Amino acid sequence: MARPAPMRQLPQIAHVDVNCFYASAERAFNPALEGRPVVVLSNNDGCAVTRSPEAKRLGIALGEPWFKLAPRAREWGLVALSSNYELYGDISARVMELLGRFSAWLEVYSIDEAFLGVKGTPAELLELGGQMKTAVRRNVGVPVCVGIAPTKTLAKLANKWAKNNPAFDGVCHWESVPAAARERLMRSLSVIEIWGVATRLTKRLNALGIHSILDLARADPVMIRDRFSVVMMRTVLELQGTPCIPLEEERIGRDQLIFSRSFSTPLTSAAGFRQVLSVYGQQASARLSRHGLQAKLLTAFAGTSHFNARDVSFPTVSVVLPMPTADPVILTRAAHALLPRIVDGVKYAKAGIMVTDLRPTGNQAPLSPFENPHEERHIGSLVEDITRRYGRGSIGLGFGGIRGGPDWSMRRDMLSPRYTTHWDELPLVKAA
DNA sequence: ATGGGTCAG
DNA sequence: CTTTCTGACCCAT
Repeated sequence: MARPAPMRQLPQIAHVDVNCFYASAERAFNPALEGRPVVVLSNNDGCAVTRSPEAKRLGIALGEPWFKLAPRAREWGLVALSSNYELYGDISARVMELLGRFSAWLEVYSIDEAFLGVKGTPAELLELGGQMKTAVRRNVGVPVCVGIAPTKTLAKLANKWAKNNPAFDGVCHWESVPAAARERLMRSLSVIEIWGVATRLTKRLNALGIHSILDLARADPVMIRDRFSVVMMRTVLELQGTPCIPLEEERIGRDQLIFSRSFSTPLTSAAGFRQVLSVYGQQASARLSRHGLQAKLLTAFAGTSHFNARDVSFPTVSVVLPMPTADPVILTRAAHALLPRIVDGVKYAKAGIMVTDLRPTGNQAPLSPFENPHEERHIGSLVEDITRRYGRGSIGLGFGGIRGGPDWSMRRDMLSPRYTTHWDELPLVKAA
């Protein structure tokens, strides 16, 4: 007698992401923020990049400039905070570590999102999603939603559904939802809601009569490949339930590193740039060594504000380095090649350097004519060590090491403490 | 190869 | 007064 056919348990993808991550991370350490409208601002306190649900309800848009919000903040009871990347990075690591206990098959997709490979019956998957949500909330203190589906694209869609429909209570298992309801959802949403489709592609799809997600799901994959790309074809197949985007291994090594920042006040002289480029050169050096990488090419660039119609200048220069290196002295000197291109008196709003053609630091000693005198003496790691012990700005190479001078550094007037990464900023708990 | 275009978070 | 910043990838040239 045949046993009952085992229920097919194809692997599925769980997509987990933290609700308005930056604001939630702030709340985890400052309960007074609970229930209040909170926004976290971009670099230089420029605009709102994360809004708590209460802030969204006030009609505050993503990207809204802080100078427009500030006058009404008091009236609204709005709390604005500068980006505290140290805090967010640490909270993120805790969330990911916790999720890793639910599946060894974990892809950390961004600071606040992860994909996990999971298996089980629909009931088990729903249960698992609920456990993830509860565990992260209880152990790290931030709220997450979970979407579970046969493909990454559908898992992201399920997650979004869970976020926007309280009936799911934060967890949506795609295939547990009746087909008619799924179809209704896909018919009601524009293709722009799909992962990988933004304004440009939406316009092009619309021109072909493809408006809703359902339209796209029913499109011919081959036609889509011919008119768009293999990437868009994968999206179509994934919407149809065929996995095309695998879970990725942790990316080891990068193709490029970029250091770029807008200034809190515009820079107008080559002298100021000399200092900025020195700092970037040293930061690039530190990050390269941390990743065990050396660069062969450095590009330095600067730019005026797009809001400034009078001055338009976007100088850029590329320098082939004499050898693959992470040496701060060499990188800084190369970055300084931009200086002659800086037009005096023009108001520059940002500058940056990019190192490319990266390769792992070899353990083979260079031939003597190519030896690098600074690396030889470990100046890079010495600078890093002192920076770590005495703070940024306490030491630096040449013009990068001077405290004070023109104030081009990032503006962060409303920064919360680094609750979890600095002893003197730990929160105090009082047991009454 | 590489620079422009597009997207994500 | 602003539209983050950083990184990846496709595609046309």
